[in-house]
Amino acid sequence: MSDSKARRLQHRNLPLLLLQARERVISHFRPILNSRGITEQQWRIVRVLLEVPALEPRQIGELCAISSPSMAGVLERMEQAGYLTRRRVEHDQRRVLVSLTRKSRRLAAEMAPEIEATYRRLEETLGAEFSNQLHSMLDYLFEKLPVLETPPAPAAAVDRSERRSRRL
Amino acid sequence: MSDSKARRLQHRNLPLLLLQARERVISHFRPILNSRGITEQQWRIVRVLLEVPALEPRQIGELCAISSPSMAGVLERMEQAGYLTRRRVEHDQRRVLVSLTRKSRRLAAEMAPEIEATYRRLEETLGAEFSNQLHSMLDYLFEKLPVLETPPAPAAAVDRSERRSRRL
DNA sequence: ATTTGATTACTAATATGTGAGTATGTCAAC
DNA sequence: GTTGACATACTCACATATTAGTAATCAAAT
Repeated sequence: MSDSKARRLQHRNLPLLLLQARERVISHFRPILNSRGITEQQWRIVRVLLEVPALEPRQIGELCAISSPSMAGVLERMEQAGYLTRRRVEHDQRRVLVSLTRKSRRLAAEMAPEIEATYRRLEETLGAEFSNQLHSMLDYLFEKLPVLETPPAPAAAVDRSERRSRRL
Repeated sequence: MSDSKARRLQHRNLPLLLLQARERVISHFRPILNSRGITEQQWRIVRVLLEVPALEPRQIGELCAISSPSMAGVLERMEQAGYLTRRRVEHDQRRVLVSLTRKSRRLAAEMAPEIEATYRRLEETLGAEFSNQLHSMLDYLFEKLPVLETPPAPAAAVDRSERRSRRL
């Protein structure tokens, strides 16, 4: 009874399967990142910022699948390392704009050949047709499946007095 | 020149795409896990241990994509919470066997209906055919693409004196 | 002008990920 | 039987993830 049909898990663990697939793929790139001392998250951010002059942290977070709390630390360390710059938006002091530096653009340019070579090897291993199909299926998934975000609780009214001020 | 064709990234960021896909999927399950106060990693471990009487940490790590250092803490907390038990293998004192408890089996049984209902909703959204194709492609990827593991450096000979002893 | 609600980036506490290295135990070669 | 390579679980330092909640700001309704 405690093992009746309704109480048993029938489906495979899809989030785990996707995680394993990602691990298989990224394991081939990790040596390239490690040799430059750059983390996976930092590289994701560099890659998206290569395409545009600047982005806000919130936008980067959506594109790179990095949550806001993580983003704070990552951006801080990347700024320390000279990989990017942050500045307040003129007309809206809440917002921040993040841009790459010459240093990080140079780094990306240096890494690009190895990265691309690895992608070519992967496509040789998996087949070009498979690669295309995989991308098609992922795009379809993004189109059909919304990100289910739990709405934040309405936040109780608290005193809001002396706290540390914001940096930047 | 610094932006020449060879130094530019042509391929889409596949590890990121897989990460985003996983995030889309798991966001639909997260509320179920949160309502029970169980983490994603803990749930992965419970799921694989449901299928067998016991597994070693190393095996769990491979199945659940959890590294050895992470595993130590996760297992420790799960044992504290009464979700599993650890015991040494008789004939090989290096190895450990991990099993679920009645408590965690009951938890899984309680969650199963909601988990399964969510999978059914996902398949409605994406289509049964897509789901099948996705699983096929992931299996193909697992078959063709090896996990590239960086071999550990040969470890220099150091003094090895007084250190903390192992627990359990 | 003040209040209210929403937005944005952030902090805090805890759990997990990653890379390097270590303690202990096993086993085969010597 | 001791040595040395190896295997297994572990520790440490640090980076990131997750959940909850806060500070500062903006905008619209009062």
